Amino acid sequence: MSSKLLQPTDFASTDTVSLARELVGKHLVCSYPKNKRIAQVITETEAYDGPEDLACHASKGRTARTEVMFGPPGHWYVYLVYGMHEMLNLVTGPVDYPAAILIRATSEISGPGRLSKRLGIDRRFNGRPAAPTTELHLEDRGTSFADHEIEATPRIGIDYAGPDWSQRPYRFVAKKAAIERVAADANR
DNA sequence: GGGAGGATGGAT
DNA sequence: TCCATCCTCCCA
Repeated sequence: MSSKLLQPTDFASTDTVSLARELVGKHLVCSYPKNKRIAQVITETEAYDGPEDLACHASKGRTARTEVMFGPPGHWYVYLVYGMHEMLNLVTGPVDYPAAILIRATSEISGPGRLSKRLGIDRRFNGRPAAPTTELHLEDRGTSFADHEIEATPRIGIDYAGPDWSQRPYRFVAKKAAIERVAADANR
């Protein structure tokens, strides 16, 4: 099967929500020694879109933590939440446009905290480029989900962002049946 | 320097 | 429903 290596510049669009939708179905590829080589299909994402988005960390301004989100696209933004879970995000949009996509699950791992733990991802990855030559990158291996196979829902755990932002359908989840279909295709 | 709260997940 | 656990950010 053909595999297209995704470059940081592929995430330069300011249309964070569309990018989040498109990221579902792409492969997350880890190639560092600890895990040998692992490639899993991304099945759930959330968009955090710019300074106006009250659920986006960058809406509170530019700080040491959020600095990476203001940087160039296609870089990893990894932070700790609840004192124990590392969240893996991909920075999107041009420089000075603070936006990112939270990768919440793959076909084999449910939950953003578990995902990073299982793959050995922590804040050491913060600020690194998601380039094909690095230890953690993205590939398009031809997997695709039809629109009806992906559900758009409000994001998780951000009620503090107020009724407008907390209810926007910025979370994209592949349906269970679709994930099983993709898994079956992969075993052929 | 102190304190409140958080883009979760596992146990109860 | 509870809470482990600690970083981030605001306020003093």
